[in-house]
Amino acid sequence: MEYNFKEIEKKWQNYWKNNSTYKVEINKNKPKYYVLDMFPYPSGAGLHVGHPLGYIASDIFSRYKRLQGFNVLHPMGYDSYGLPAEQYAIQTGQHPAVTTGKNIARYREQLDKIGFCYDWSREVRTCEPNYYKWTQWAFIQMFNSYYDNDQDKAMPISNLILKFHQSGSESVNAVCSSDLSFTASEWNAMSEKEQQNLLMNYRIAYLADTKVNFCPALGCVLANDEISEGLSIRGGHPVEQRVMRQWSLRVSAYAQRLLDGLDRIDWTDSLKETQRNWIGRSEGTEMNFKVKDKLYDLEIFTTRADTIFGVTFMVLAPESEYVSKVTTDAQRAAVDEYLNQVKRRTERERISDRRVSGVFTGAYAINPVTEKEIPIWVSDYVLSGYGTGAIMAVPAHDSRDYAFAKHFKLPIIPVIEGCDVSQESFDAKDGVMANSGFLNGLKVKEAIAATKKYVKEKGIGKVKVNYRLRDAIFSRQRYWGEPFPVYYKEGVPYVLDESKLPLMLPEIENFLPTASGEPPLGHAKNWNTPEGYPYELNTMPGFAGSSAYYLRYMDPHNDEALVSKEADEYWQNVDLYLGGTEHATGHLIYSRFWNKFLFDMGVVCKDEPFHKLINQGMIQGRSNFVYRIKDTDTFVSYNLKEKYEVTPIHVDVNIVSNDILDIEKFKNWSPDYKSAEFILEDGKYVCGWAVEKMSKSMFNVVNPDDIVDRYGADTLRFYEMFLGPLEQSKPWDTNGIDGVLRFLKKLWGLFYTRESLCLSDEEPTKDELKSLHKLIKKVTYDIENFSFNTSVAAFMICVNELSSLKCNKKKILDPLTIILTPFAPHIAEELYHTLGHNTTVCDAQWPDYDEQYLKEDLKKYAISFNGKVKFSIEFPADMDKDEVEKQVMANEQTVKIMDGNPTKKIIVVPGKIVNIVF
RNA sequence: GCCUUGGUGGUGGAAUUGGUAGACACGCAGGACUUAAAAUCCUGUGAUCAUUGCGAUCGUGCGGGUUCAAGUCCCGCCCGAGGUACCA
Repeated sequence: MEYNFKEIEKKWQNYWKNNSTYKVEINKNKPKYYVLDMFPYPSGAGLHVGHPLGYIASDIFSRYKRLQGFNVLHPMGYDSYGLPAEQYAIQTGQHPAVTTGKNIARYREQLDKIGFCYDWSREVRTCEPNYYKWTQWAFIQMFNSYYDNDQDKAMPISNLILKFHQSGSESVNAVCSSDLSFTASEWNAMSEKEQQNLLMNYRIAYLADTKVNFCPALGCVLANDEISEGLSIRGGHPVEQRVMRQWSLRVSAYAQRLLDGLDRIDWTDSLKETQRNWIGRSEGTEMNFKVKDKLYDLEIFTTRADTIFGVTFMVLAPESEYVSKVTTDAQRAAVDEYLNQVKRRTERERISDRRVSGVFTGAYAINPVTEKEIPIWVSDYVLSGYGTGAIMAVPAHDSRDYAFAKHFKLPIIPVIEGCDVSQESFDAKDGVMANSGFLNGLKVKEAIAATKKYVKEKGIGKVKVNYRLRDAIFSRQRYWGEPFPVYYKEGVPYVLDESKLPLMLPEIENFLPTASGEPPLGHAKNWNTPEGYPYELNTMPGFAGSSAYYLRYMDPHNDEALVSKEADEYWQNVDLYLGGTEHATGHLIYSRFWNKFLFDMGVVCKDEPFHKLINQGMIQGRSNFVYRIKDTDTFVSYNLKEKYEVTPIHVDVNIVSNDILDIEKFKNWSPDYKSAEFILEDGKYVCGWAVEKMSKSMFNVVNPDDIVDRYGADTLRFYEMFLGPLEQSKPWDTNGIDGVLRFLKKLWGLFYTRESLCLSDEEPTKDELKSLHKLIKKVTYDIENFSFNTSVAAFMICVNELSSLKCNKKKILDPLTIILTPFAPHIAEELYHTLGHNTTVCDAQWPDYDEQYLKEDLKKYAISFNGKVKFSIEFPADMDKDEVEKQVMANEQTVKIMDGNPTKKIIVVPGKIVNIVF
């Protein structure tokens, strides 16, 4: 009987569906395990063969854990708000909800074919009101919270109001947008509006004028992680800087906790390092420099307080509020001209153009330590958002300051002994101080500490920790996103009462901004509260819906809470999270922040959402090329192309097999090639190839549906794992897949002869048991270590061995079938039933291996001379070192190789190798 | 520039603590079965030399080092991929 994957896969997919095999409920008698895939954005292109890689891996792990006796939560859903559907709506008038629905249906159809064990009853879609209700709910909680530094957690804003009422700002140690100081009576005298505006400085979700990345082509603000090299990731449009009134989330308040949390989670070092860099903690000093002839100070931030004697000028960011204050009348025109010039430049221009630019303000500052006068400049190499937006420039020891000083011919004073700054600055943080007054002779580290102490004592500054991590801008001038549960009363924002949620996204017909430049929601009719107060016109960004979806899966239909106490306490957090590295600085930061906030609220019991995280590598495409001889209609085969002048042309990989072109299909592929002619080698047209990104334009996209159709889902699953280590990027090459199908056929052949089933109840032999237990040991180890590719090889070896042993014993095939289940569930289920079981193999028990079957009686020793292996001998496994040595030395071949030379040394590694040095 | 990765046959890759490099597949070559093809099965397959057999030498990006022994450890380079970018 033949292995008929089509029939088998259909049969068991129906069985699993009809029996709700993958439905999971809280079961306190079993330990829980939560396996999560990063949910996809359902794009119009559907899945290609690269997408399921991580899903297959997590599916294997889920099934394995279930076989081990865990109650496994393994859900799936869709990140279904987003730009592409809306862009498509603008172009075609098709409502984003319609396109999104269609794309989801297509994704589901593709996913179902692969045989995943998702509990689809828990599916979430971020664009559905019963889901985004809880996104809006979380926003309201953030609006109603502030970050208390003393308690190091988010607290209700009502606490803060009470404190202000009683004792003003003095009793409060909270994270705040600006330095505020007021008394209780001042607070109590404020109008409602004034109080609300003041509270905005404290709220975790707050409204403020922010410098944003605005993309005119998309008509929308973008987050830093939605931009690459000054272009939007979606669409590649230029991005510019603008100041806009935006909602933001005070992620920066959590910077230290986000950093500390990394030490407690099981992520790769590389990913942790990326997040550490993104958070960018730096310990430094804030120092005040007096401005000459003025009553105020300039506040700067530096991590190199030790170089204070090397400061030769100051630089302000163009956006700094100090600029207009310090600029002298004589320099005002020049400064204004420079500011205009900077404003006009887009983000992209600033990145690509690294020329030094700047202007002198005419003002001087006074070095608080040396009392020397130094000029104050403005330049865009100083960032307004970092530190105080002002720096002390030490050209001798900072390459940016150095370039600036050279360009404007400003003095450079080295303050580290023996360094040469004639060609470049000396940035390294080591050496001994010189030219530095009381710091002379100290090492850099000591000097930093000494300066900090000095500055503190003299009251000219304070020790300060700075983070690069910024607050997340949370408004998007878009339609297809969560509406804010916010309305405005006399321009002051208020959040809706929780009972009014969800605030439903209204229907509109035109998805473009309004004539007055307002976001698309400006077109919505009656977009206001029943009392007539207008609702917020912006919507939330993509990361809003994806920041807590893992919690919703625990309790997806709960109408009373994001997640019930019971569900949260049972499922706790994600044990294993699988997804791409591209979310390192976006989703994976936002989620951690969001979760920590909910933890502070007491909504969730774990402060880190994802315990272990694995990044699957990207599947690259493998493109094929044909070579057209220039100015002709003739194509020349790969190995003959050097003789001609040729143009390589991408050809659809689906009409190429093992790099041999199907000429007929090629002629029909495009009308241009109808009359093409070919120069062949050995009667074949051989194509060239290259590894590139998998994309339509390269004609190298392989659809999993086609693979499932031709080879079956089990073969696809096995082959994706066989391609290489999960975490590594690797090209997809359909060519190797035959080997996997052959393996499954061979496995089938252990059960069936050509005509019929042939199983035996006989007791297995020693060799058969050894083969099986070797496999159980290897596969168990490999799955625990996410080394699925080597498991596949182990399966092949075992089946090859059992085939040559002609093994058809149930006692071997039964456990084999069970450990096969995670990888190839359909064939495993079929064979499991064939073996006489009538319940699903998913609920079988993972077999343990038994060391006694793995013991070897004989060990093969490699016999080497001066490190070079010459031959091998088998000895009993329990033979001791001395005996091995004796036997080896007595060996005829040894004597021959030694040729009478005296031995210097003999090393015997038990069970492995003998090395004779002479 | 910085951070993170990776570099092993024609290809994808294996080698868990330093212990016979190239497992397992693909591809290729030869053979069996077949009227023929497909499918299947068997044999060979790192390179060079030798080939009558034994073999010999070189081989894990490059150059050094540690060690009885290095793909694996240490030092210094080169190249590819991904991320990040004036973060003071």
